[in-house]
Amino acid sequence: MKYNPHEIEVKWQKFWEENNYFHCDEKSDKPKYYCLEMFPYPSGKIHMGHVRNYSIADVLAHFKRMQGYNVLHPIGWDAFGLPAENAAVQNGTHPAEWTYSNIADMRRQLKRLGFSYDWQRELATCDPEYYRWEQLFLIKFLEKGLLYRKNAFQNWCPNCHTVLANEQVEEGLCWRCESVVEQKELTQWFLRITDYADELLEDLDKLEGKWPERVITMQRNWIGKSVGAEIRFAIKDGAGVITVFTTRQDTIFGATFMSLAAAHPLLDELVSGTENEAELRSFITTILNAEKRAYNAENTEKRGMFTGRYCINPFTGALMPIWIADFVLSGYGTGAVMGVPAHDRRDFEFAQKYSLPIRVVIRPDETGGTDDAEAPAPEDLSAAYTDAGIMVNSGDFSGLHSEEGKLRIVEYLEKEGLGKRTVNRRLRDWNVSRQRYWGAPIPVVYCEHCGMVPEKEENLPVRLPLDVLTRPDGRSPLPDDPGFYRCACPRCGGEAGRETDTLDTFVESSWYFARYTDPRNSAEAFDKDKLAYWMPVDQYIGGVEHAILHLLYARFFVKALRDCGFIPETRVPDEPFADLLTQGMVLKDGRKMSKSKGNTVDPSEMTDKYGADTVRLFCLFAAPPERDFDWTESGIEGAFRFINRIWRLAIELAGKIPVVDACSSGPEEALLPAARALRRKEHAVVKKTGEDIAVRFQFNTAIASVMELVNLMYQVKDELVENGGGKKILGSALFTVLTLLFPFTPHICEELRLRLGSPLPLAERRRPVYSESALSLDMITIVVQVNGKLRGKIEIPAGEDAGTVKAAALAEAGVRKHIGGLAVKKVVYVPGKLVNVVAG
RNA sequence: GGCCGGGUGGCGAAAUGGUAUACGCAUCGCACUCAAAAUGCGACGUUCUUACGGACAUGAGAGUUCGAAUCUCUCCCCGGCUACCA
Repeated sequence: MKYNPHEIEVKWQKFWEENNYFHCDEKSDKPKYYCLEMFPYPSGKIHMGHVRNYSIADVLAHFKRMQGYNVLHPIGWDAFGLPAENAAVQNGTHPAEWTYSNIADMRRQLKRLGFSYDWQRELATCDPEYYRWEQLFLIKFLEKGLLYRKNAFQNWCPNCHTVLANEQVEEGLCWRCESVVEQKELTQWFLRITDYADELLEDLDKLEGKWPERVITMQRNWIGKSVGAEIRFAIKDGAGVITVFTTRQDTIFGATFMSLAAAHPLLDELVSGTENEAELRSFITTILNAEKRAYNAENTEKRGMFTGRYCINPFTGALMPIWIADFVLSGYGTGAVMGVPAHDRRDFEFAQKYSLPIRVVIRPDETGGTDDAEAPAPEDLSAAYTDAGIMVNSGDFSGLHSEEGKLRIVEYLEKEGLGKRTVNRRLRDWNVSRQRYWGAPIPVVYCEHCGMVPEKEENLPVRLPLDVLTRPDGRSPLPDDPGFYRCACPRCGGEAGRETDTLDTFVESSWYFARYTDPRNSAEAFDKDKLAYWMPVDQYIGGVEHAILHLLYARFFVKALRDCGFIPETRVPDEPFADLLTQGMVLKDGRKMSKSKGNTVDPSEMTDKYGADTVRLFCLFAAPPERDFDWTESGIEGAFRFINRIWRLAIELAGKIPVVDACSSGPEEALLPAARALRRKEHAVVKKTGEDIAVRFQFNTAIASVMELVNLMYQVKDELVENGGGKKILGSALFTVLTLLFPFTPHICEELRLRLGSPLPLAERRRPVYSESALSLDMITIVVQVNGKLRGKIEIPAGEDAGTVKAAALAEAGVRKHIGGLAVKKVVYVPGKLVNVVAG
């Protein structure tokens, strides 16, 4: 009887599906467990990264079921997005057709891998029954001011013909097509994520220890909170005031010039009427149109131009020339920076290039003394001194440490009305407008009489028309489709036009986990009781590439839905993902698998060759889940060999061993030494796999320990199968192997369970429970060291007292030899483990 | 430049203060076979030694400790994220 994975895998997949094993609902007295993987984009093919991700999740889902949990393990499709439009243009299909046909293909592939999803909850975000609720959320957001429209310079990808969120610009390039992103002035829809910056930051503390540290850090850095001051500088010969943001108000006495971003609102007024106005305006245009590229602080030449105007340093009274500088960002702070060349790297560079005055106002702490004369002369400075230190040349503030000085300066600013303490964040509002077709329509219309009006709730969903053709140039067909945009004003009934921008697909993925709790509800987005029952997601699993994009948006969305009354605040936690596991990549030949490099491995081909169980097992055995691992043909061969080894063992023992439960044999059967050893190993492996999976997600070591058990069974089977008690222990151990491996390789385990004559499906079983007494030993081995080096081993009865053990250790032959003529100074005994003899 | 990981056999990796290299891969040997494959069993860090046995090994160097891959410090290398954020 040869192992035939294909036959048995199809058989058991059908069995589980027909008997509805993995369907769940909230009417259960078991504790709930929500296990979720980041849902796939339906590109058409499952890749190894998916297989790894879903195998990890599936082990946890099965494991928790076997621990007695009511497990929700859903799957769906992140179905809107650009690739569908590109493919539609290339292949002459419609994005919807392409998407749904891919979903069908990928569904088949996932089913073939035997993942234990509740398929009755499957959803696709391009379904109007899904996005209609999102449109409802947006109408509410609009009402609450969380959704708004503004005109601003935006990241524009010329290749994708759409704007991009800041999170979607990577080193100045489009995250999708890697085109250079331009800055374009447009009116766009934004979600006010910045209102939640503090909560998003503070709640990261709740995730400490549950989420990977680096993801938490990345989110903290992205939100980028910095505490400092706003300082107002009066413009000379003008009415205006320039406000700057700084975290280094202690260096204010060193501010010798002012630098403004090219997009600064006061700039227009400042340059008009100046001598070289034309030149200035052309310089401003140049900077505004400059590519938003990756800057390197070390080697990027800064550019600037003097406006001819001055402002006044409120502390020194000095005149500060106002410059336009390309390194000042318009979107951060106030778009104006006070130039302190002595204590800021960029200001120093800028001052050197344009010969601006340098004034030293901080000296290193350790030089001692309180005199201003201790400060280095500006001409001696080869670089900016950017650390904290002692304030010098700073009037009444001289002698203060930077930290103290910052507080005192703020007090002074507030007292004199020159500024205030303030907090700044890097995070900006989330631009959700996309000038693309294949996305959810934004439910807003523009009426000549009423202006911008939200669509009525009863008119939802605003359906994306499916009878339009995508344009080869990539532009959205919606603005040219009167059937879509012409509509009646929801307020006055007059003629109106719909918004033709669609939503960023990250909006859909920001709440799909909530919809899974009640995916067929046609009256509301989700029933509050069902939501409250299942949320939060107990374990979320996915790639680290979503550390800031999706994982930040989803956190924000849950909080926003809470504040709009969709999520019951008291019953659903503010954080949607209680625990996060970020799995590593699957590499081939040390590099990321990619079509362009031609180093992909197709999961379907591997399943054809070895079967789903082997593919799953290898993905989990090759490395711990967080680490990258290299796909090797010999590695998967090894996994296949192990599965065959279990198959042969079970087939050989079928009929020769009794049908018993896992971990069912007692000490009365363990009379032979080999039987005792096997029983002990069996229980030890149950213990270890439980800890490895639940506590540390170490699937590789869990599998390794089951391999050890199988190896031991091979060693002792011929002896034990001849013996009554031995038979029972062999049977118990074999069912333990099958039960423990069921979450990893469910098909073969279920098949062998049946062939061994055991009627209850593994899918209905609990994990075996080990007994402490089975783990105990009569005689234990104690390692003996002399001066920390292994010199011998002694066998002693368990529980022997320290004095006896030490004496036995000192008497051991190898130990005596190494002590030789040396005096024994000390003997350390670690109970049950080792003795270290210190001699010298 | 900043932050976060990581560096252990020929390879993927175990070991989180107590026997370094579990488990698997590769390689070699033995059995089975006419033979090969498959399978089963065994060997497998480096080095010295006929052997018994010893010495040396977790990126480098120091420290703490009876004892360090593990903790501390300094340095080197690799990877990731982020970046003119005031």
